[in-house]
Amino acid sequence: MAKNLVIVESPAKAKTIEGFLGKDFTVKSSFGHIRDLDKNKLSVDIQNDFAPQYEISEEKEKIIEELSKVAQKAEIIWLATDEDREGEAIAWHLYEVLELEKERTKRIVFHEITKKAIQQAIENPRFIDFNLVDAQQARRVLDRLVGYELSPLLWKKVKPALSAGRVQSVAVRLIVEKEFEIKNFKPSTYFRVTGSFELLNKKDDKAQLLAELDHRFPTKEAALEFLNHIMGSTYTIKNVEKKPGKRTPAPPFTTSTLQQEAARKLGFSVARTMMIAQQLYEDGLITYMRTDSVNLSDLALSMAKDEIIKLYGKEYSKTRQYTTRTKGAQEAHEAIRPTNMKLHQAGRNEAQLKLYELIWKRTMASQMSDALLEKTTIAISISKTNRYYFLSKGEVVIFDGFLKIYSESADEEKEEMNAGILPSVNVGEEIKEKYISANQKFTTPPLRYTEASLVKKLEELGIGRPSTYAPIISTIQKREYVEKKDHVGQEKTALILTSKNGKIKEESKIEKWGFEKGKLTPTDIGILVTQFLMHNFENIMDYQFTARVEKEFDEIADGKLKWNQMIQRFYWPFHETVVKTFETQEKVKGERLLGVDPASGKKVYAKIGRYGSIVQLGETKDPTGQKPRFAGLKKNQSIETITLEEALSLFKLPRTVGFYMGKEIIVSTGRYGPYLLYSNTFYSIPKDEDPLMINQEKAIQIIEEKNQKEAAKIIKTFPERPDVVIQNGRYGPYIKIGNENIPIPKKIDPQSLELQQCLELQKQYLESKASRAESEESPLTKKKTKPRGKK
DNA sequence: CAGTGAGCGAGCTTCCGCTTGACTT
Repeated sequence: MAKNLVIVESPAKAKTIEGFLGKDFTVKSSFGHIRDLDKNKLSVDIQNDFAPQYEISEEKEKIIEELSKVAQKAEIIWLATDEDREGEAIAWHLYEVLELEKERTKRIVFHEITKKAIQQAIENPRFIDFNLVDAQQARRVLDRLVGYELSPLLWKKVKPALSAGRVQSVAVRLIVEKEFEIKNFKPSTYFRVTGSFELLNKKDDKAQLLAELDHRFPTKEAALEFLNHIMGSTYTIKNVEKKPGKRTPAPPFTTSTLQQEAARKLGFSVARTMMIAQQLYEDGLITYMRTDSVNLSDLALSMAKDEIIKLYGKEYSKTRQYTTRTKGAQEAHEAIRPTNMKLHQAGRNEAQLKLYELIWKRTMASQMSDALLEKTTIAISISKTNRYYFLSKGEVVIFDGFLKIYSESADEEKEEMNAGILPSVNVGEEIKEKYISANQKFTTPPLRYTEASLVKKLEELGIGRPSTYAPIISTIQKREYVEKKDHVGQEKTALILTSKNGKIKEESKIEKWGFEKGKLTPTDIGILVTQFLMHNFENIMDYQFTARVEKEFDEIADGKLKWNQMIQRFYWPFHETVVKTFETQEKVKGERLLGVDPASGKKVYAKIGRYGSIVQLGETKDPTGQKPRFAGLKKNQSIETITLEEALSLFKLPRTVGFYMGKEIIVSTGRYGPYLLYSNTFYSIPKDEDPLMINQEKAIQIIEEKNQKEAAKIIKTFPERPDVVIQNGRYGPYIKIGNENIPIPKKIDPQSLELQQCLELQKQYLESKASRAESEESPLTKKKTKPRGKK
């Protein structure tokens, strides 16, 4: 057994480090935090100075056991968790849980995983920084108090199973406010004038000049007046201006910028980017993928330099060290970069290859020279006016520098007329008009957030951490506060006025306006909850709230403030508001009166029901005792925008569409969309079918198709026991007995199974399940913690 | 994953940040 035990957070990191240290060192990993507050209760003792009650979750038991075994035999335990608040806390929890003695515990930190950095760390140990630990405890307790007091308030006042928190509620607010900005946006229109000219002294294709007038006109009349006014003008080169320019590469990737670029360039979702990056990291191809630092190690800098010089030459190399300016960055790691810059391609599938290439290029580019440009502006004078000029702008790359391999993408494409090379012209030279045209344009509303642009915004506000960006996006969608949605926008008619050969021609063109695909859009419930929280908890919903508490966490870390004192100051006014809201706020329903149903004379409302947005026909408290009718909204409808007519058509369901083999077919719509009910079985209606339009023929087709698919799944049935069926499922063949599913071991051919064997397998399966459940109840485990992951 | 919605009342839901496999019908 080795004399030294080093504990880091990630197992992949442990593996790498073990190689750097001699055989006297064993390196193990804590797999992140080893204990936390029990998620089934508040676990903060408010009366006792907010003492947190920590608990080791079931999945961490094994890790602790293992670490404890090795720690007991080691002479020195090196706590090498990340150098930030969370890392310090993990070190402290390890110290406590493993019951380490101070004399044989050393705390070390390193920012990069190189032999040199680690040896240096070993030579400069310290002890646990309890102020930093306290800052983490304050962060943890604050988040728990906010989350676990606000969420129940929402269950009571809005809808069960909702949630609120310091981070997620502000993320939803951003999306809700963007939606209102767009809703309230009043587009204005303007006319942009462009001219196309020919050079008289040259006769090749390049003898053309495209230019834009340095003025835009607000109305069609003004544009027409101008076109008429300048008709018959001569055009002369007034001025040629050449200015040098340069472009500088973007810094290497952090989690947030990687997510943004992978979304823009590769179309990856934030979660997919992180999953693929994790795979690359585990294969040792890239450095750690959850980081807010743009720092590169000396080793990385020199590797990049060598590679750039080798590939492109000395003039392309420029060593740069970037500084992190992100709010609240903790810089426990390097930027995301390839571990070996000489490796130009890596990955085991296409997605990995693409992401690796992106990271390699970005890292290389960050160490390359600026691109040098020449910007040329040609001004053209108009003989019949001296108020305005036409300007032609061109940009030529003189030295490509980093642009040779990489240029960053933007969310919004700028509307500019930048030609590449402009023809050479002389001042005073006359040029010939081909045509002048005025194109109508509309100002566009702000763009809705994508996953990646939301991450960018959150990072700017200092809200959330690299490890939580992807989970935040998943949470706010799981709670149905926001959804990804396409927006068709509007079609607008844009005028084109073209002046050519002394005549003005008027044409029009249909333009799509406000069209967006797959953008984060608030739901009714998201809007309602945001308004509720804004009204009652303005402080927590403030975009600066996190920044303010972070400042106090820093003070705690500096030893200038006691953590429970900070929580004390925050908690009591907050808690009072929670109590007051519980007592005084009415339940929020978001009810909107749509009008009166002409058939029944009853009122129609849209509001939030227990399971989402609904429309209601009639009163809930009707004096005659009549009950109202309800119907759920369709996917693309919302309380805000639904019309009376649309609401009334929702009440047309359920209805009988016809009969099939003597039995009735009913069409209706439920929690998971429209369905057919036939012979006590549900049949989902395909998305592209309108449930109101479905006829008997179509319904029978849907029923038949599903029945055939079901039949194809069945491998074997037993006439004597109709409840026992052998089927093919997503995870291979299984036996269905009543409502129970029993997997069939791979070595058994499902076709060969007899009824008796099926029942035997069931018995075995239930026994092994029972014994597994028993082993879960180890004496150390208090509560079962569900593993995180898929739905 | 199941096909509701009032209102009653049982019992349930929930936070943010660190980190990976185990497990699905």
